[in-house]
Amino acid sequence: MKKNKTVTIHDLARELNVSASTVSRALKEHPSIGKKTIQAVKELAQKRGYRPNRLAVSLRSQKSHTIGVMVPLINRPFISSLIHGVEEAAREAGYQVIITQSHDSYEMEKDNVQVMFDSRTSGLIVSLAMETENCEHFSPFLDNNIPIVFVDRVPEKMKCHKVSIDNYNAGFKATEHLIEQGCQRIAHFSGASHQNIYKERLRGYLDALEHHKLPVDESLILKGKVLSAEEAVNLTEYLLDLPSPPDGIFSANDTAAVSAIQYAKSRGVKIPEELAIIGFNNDPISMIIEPQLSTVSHPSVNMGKLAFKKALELIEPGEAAHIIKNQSIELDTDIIVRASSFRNPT
Amino acid sequence: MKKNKTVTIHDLARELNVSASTVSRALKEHPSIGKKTIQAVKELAQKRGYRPNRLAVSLRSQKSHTIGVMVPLINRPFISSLIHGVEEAAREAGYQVIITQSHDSYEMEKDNVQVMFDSRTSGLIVSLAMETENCEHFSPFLDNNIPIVFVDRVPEKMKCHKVSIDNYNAGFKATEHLIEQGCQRIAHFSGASHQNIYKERLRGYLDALEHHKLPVDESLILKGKVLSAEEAVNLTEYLLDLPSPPDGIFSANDTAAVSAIQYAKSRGVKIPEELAIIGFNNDPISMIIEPQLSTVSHPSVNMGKLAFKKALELIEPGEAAHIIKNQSIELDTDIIVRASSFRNPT
DNA sequence: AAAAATAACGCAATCGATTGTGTAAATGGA
DNA sequence: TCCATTTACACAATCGATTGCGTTATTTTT
Repeated sequence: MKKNKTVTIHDLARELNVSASTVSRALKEHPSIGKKTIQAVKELAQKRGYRPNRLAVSLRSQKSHTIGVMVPLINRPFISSLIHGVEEAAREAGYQVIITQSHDSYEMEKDNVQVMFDSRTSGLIVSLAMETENCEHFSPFLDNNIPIVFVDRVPEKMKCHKVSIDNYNAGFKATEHLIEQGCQRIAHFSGASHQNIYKERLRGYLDALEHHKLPVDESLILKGKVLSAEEAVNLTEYLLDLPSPPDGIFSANDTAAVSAIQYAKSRGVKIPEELAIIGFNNDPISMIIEPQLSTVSHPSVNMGKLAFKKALELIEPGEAAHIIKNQSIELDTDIIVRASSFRNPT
Repeated sequence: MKKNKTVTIHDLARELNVSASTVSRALKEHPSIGKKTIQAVKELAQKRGYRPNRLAVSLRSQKSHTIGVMVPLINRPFISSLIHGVEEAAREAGYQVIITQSHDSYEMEKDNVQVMFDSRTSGLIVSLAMETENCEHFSPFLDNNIPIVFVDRVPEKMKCHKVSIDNYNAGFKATEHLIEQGCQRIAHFSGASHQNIYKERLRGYLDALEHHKLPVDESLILKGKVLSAEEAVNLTEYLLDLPSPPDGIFSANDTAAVSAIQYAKSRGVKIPEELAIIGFNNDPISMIIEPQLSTVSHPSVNMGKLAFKKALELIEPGEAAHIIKNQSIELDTDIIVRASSFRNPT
């Protein structure tokens, strides 16, 4: 009559007529346990398929060895790559990854914080919901000194640990690239203006124009709500219908950029000759669209790994303390020039 | 001097001069606790930001309320959508989602089973690694009667709970579609032959040919190792160089199909007139390629939800027992006809 | 041979929450 | 007024693993 229960240390102890503490010590070869006992315990453990209950270990040791990941939506190319990176780094360190989605909703993000806290995750890796404008809802973690590492969509003002890309520089470089290709009137697709990443890309865009002595035309700066393909069609239509339409577009994501290409092509606009376009993220679709989309590439998997490593360093401060010396890590981006913007102006 | 420790039920008890059990009962409004006590406990709990420790609850109740998800790679469109579905359903049910990747490696999948078991997940949702050919490594779960639900890449022979699509039918329909468009020599890109999904799609393909009295040409059935874009270039090159090249391709994934379109176009082959192509998965890239790729659409998010619901029903058998009545759930697919295969043969 | 040292292990507390059982005080009825 | 309920709570065990401390034997030392 096997009970339908997993084997515990007590089961082994009973079977060997020793105490549970002896079994526990034997399994980790504690010096005060006799060799034959160790041998016997290990053999039986193997035989019975004993595996330590992580819940019990966590409770006792006060360490859950679990990292929480909160993202807007899992199934976006950039996000899933990020998680991929987190998971790899976490596995190497023996940590479990728990995931929740905010669906870009502030309320849901708030709920998720509770859920994560309830699970006593050792740390939290967060990419903010689009709606989120402050970080008070993270207080359970902040008050209890549980490390939070923000990634990509990071809080603007708050003093905290961040891993992101240099959005300003990326925006500058992308815009400058279009200028170098001969663009004179460059439009910009931006996102929610309270989100740092869009603000910074916009700032880079503006500075690039200024640096190259091009005038800023406010009517060319368009803010999408979520920068979807549908929105991009409308925005592009608006632009092309302007008395003097732009000759370049810098879009804050690839989805919108690709959509813009498709719509512009349908209107017979030649790309990149009449309209040069560059996107952001280096999504798979950027290589499929015709002409292929120039874009800014994220080191997304690496960002995930770095975020975890940073969190780990905060959880278990060790020799690699230099990693966290700077609160913020800003990674470089690469401009990937493809046909959608390359005019070969030599 | 606040200790850097999270508030427990005992802290509240001490502060209110009651026992921990009273606090525990008060928090859930147990009838044997006085109203003022309940009131006082709740207020203090709120004030101190008390939250039950899920680890302790799980250990005590022997229910982790955690579901494990094991997939080959998170950052693939289909997989991340699947996880998205699991996460949504899990959140509604108050379950946590723990994720691991097998990287399509059998060994890593084996390790992950241990890790998941150690965490005492209430159940497991698995999409098999490409390498995996048997399921003995799931014994920790099977032996302890912890539910496993396989999804998409499911074991072929094993008696187990599965959620998948009707791959045979999908293969049949996709092939038949090409036939209806006038194709006479249809090639097929398949995957690892021990993987059920590819075997079934192939079977559907073969039956469709037979049903329409078309000859089977073994040289047109090509098995990719991972069906990558690179592989597809080679396969397509081979096909186009045949003495009598095919006039249609049914690819078991979109990645290869899109790559085939790109290569064929580069060779000046007209699509769909000279070569009609249909893919599988309805990845985002399928809508971006030109001509747009016909494909077979998965209800991927829904598959994730169903997989979780099935797991939940196995974990907590309830009124919805009909869901698990059948070991296997096979979902229907839709043929999405786009320009890459539409010849309008009327 | 007696005392000291060592080896090998058991006991019990702990982590945080839950729950069956016990018990004191308060209330009720006769 | 005395017994019987009811109310409102405390005690202690439990979940599984860990660990400081104590306790036997056995061996070594003097």
